[in-house]
Amino acid sequence: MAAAGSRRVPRAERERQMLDAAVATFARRGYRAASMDGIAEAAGVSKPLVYLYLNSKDELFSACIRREAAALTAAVRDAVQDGATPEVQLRSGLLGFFEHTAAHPDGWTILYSQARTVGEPFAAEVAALRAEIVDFVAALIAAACGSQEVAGYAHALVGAAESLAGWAASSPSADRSPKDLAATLMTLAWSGLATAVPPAPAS
Amino acid sequence: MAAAGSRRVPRAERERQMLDAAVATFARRGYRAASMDGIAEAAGVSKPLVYLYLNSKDELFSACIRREAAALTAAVRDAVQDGATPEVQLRSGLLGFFEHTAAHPDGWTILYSQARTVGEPFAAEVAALRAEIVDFVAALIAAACGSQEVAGYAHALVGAAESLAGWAASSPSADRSPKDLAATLMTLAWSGLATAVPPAPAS
Amino acid sequence: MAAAGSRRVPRAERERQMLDAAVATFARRGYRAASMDGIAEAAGVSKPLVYLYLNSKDELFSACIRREAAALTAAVRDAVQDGATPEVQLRSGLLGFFEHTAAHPDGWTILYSQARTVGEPFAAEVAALRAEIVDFVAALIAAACGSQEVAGYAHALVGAAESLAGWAASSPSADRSPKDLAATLMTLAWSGLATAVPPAPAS
Amino acid sequence: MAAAGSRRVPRAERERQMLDAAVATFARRGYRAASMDGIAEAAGVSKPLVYLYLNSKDELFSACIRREAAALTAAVRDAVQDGATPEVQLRSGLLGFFEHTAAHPDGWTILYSQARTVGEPFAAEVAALRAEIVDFVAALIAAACGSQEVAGYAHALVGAAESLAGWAASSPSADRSPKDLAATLMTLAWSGLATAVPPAPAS
DNA sequence: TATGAATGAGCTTTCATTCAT
DNA sequence: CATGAATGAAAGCTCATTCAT
Repeated sequence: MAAAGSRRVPRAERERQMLDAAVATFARRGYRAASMDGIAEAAGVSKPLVYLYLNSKDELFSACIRREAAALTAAVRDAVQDGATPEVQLRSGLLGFFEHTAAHPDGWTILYSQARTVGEPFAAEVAALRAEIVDFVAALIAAACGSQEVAGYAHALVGAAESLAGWAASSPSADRSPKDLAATLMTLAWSGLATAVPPAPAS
Repeated sequence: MAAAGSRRVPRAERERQMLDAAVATFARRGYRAASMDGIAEAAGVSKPLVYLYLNSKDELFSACIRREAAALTAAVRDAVQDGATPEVQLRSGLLGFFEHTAAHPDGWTILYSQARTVGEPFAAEVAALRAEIVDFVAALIAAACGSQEVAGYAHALVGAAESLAGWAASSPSADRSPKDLAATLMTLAWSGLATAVPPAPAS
Repeated sequence: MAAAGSRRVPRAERERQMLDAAVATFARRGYRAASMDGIAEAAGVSKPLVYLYLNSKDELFSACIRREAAALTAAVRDAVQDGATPEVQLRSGLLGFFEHTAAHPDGWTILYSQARTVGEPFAAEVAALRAEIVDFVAALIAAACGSQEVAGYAHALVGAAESLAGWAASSPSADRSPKDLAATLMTLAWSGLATAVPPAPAS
Repeated sequence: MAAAGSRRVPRAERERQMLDAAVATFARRGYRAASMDGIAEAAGVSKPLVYLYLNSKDELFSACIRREAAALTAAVRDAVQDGATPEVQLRSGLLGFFEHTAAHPDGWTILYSQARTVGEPFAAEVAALRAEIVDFVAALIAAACGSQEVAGYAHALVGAAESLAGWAASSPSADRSPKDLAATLMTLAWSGLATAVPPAPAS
């Protein structure tokens, strides 16, 4: 598991190696059960070096969360087609989400499962990220349907997406490609919402 | 905090006290961060007694999971009206789910957040419970719509329900009563599914 | 070194054993260089037991200081003859001091050498003890001589006593008994060298 | 805090910077608590350079002790007026001692407090220095009084001087100038309290 | 002359777990 | 039925020290 650690690596790269190892370890064992010894070994360095660069277990975990959160939001943001209709934006955003979580399962595990259970500093960080996503989805729904009572639908949609991402990760198969997942969720949601929240007055 | 532990309590009662304390502690601190000292103190008994009755931290946590899982499934099962249409069954099942999770937030936290992150023996236990629920939902969808491609929809629905339960727990307000949550989800899902998966021709 | 630790000792006695071992270890190695492992071994118990009873290295050291300070002040207080003249009180107090420091060199080392160098919580504790003694001596001098400018003399006397105690401890010999030390210091202080050691005849 | 470390400083100058930083750090934190990192940073150089010049923490501390001890003995020696009477020599030596310790409190702390508590190599070094001073004082007393039983008085005098130096350092005020301290101690020692502070009524 | 990169060893502290009563 | 006394093992963190440049 330990990377064939070539000696004398510049700091930036070493830090990346350490974060990679930490994300993998935290994802597999959880925050508390993961040991700094284990992370250092997985990174192919000695423990003091991890402390020299990342300061503490808390800060290391926080750095992992921030990196993975930034990567996930960037992936979704990049996937969304800016000028498109809300429906297309939501579909492409979901596609980006499913593609990123499939490509980075450890990062997704940290954000979705681990960070929420550790306690305040981290749970709040991740809750804020999730709230941002929920708000984004809510805005898309509101734009499409002209209703204000969309918070519940947004929360439901986000939860459904999380569940599907976990499903695909737990037992990957051909018909659970990101594209399929996005299609399933769009079908379920968009047609449901169309009936549920009838378009504004004009109709 | 410690329950007014009167001496000489019969075993069944003591075990219930311990499980109550353990569920609360595990929910608030997580499996690893919860200490047997803390649980014993919260239960109002000495630590060796916890070991005498529950044998180990692992078994104690497992007992918590089994008790809370049984309570949750019983609540849902009792809520479902047996002879009704799939739609009514699903709606009443969701109502039971939301009512139980709102009434037992610690139990829900253990099942949904903590048990999944601890590692193998427990994650599998909870995954089995969840799979059962997903299958139940899938069966209802299939019964209603006559399609076989329902696994994705079932996973999405369950995830949406989990998300709504967490939403209600995190910031309770008037318009997030179990009944409202169930209505929101039924609206989103059932109308969506109606369009997505057209009813079998015969019906 | 480890006491032949009979198993299952009541808490009060174990705590005394631990404090004995800690005082000896702190005196010989200093606060920082002393390890909790070493102290536990010297006490004939395992390290967790030391933490269970004394909580932390800081609190352990603090408990040592308090015990030794109390013992020293009690020894001096008991030695002083209450109704006597200031001179007799000072002489008997010094005798008590020299006897106690000679009988408990480790305690004296902790108070005089170690506690002052560790840093604020402890240095202040010991400084307060010393100030008390200085004030007591100052009061005796003032009572005997009717002067107010006695603080300097009191500090000098206390420092002289500390030095003599260290001298006796570092190289004990027959003519450095507590009684001799007290006599030397009383002579110096009460009569001055000029009187005590009459100048050589020729001069 | 870090000296404005201009590059390419000659070795002697750099070593002085390092010793200055080390003396200050050792005085404030103690030998064990002071870290080589902290000393290097305080000196404005990198840690390897400290090792290149001073070899190890032990040697660095030893160099500090030797420098400060040499400075103190030089200050006292220079203050003593060579041809004068023992009494004048002692008074001027004390004046030099109090002036030097007041001017170099960190150096004094290292010699008086820290070096004695660290353990053998250093304690012995400082003990030798102190023995030298005690012998010098003893010789003066013997020369003045013609007695051989002066070791106790010399130890008492040195301890009194140390105490007064610490008193002046801990709470400096107008009437604790080096000159005042020397006067107080000379009065006490040379005439004794009885003579120095004549009883109130009779006078 | 001077430093960024790196580590072996040791420290304090905590925890699950077990006897003896 | 119930507990005070006790510990092996491991975790987070720090430090003196070195090497390659």
